[in-house]
Amino acid sequence: MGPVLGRDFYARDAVEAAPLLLGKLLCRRTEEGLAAGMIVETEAYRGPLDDAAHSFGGRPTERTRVMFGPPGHAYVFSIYGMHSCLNAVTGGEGQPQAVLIRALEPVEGLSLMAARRGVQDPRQLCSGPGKLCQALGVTRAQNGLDLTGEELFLAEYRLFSPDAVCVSPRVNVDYAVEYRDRLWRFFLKDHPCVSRVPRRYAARGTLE
DNA sequence: TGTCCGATTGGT
DNA sequence: CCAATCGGACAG
Repeated sequence: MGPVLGRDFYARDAVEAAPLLLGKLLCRRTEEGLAAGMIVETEAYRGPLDDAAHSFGGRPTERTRVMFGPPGHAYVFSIYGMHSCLNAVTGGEGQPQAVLIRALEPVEGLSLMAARRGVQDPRQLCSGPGKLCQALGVTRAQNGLDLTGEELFLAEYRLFSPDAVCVSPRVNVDYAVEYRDRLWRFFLKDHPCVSRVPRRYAARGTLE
């Protein structure tokens, strides 16, 4: 594992940070042990103007207040009454942006993940935002955690060329109008742990 | 206080 | 395709 990402990494636009997070190692330390996985899929949520984002409109609420704080903290929310989703807060203070971590390739603590998930297949351990939170033991109790701390942090791990990165519209944001079709989902091409293959996507290198 | 619903998942 | 299951956002 390379150096742990510092505060300055997160102090940038979510759309810039999201693809940079691919290949980073997400690490979770608990009493049960260490569990970690390489990030293979992310989505950017850009803030007040992004009508798919929880921070749309720019007013903090009970749920979203950590997004309005300094970057490099965990924004964890619960969804459908039974799953959690983990974001890394990005942007400057007062800029309520975040990157949703959508899928990992399990790297460390596979048996711990399997016990938490109740499945064995490595491809089923972290191939979705709710799955990876369950595998890592992340719940709303970790909302607001400093990602430069010891319990939950990111570290340098692998580098990928732009050719290996694909983009697509974000998943399940049909409620959004203006920003629904933005290509703000980023994932590693042909990686078996990506949550699901979208209908429309492109290699990022072909767009730029 | 009451109602509505989701940045998901797993099973039909 | 559909149900599970509940905290929070928001209307009143």
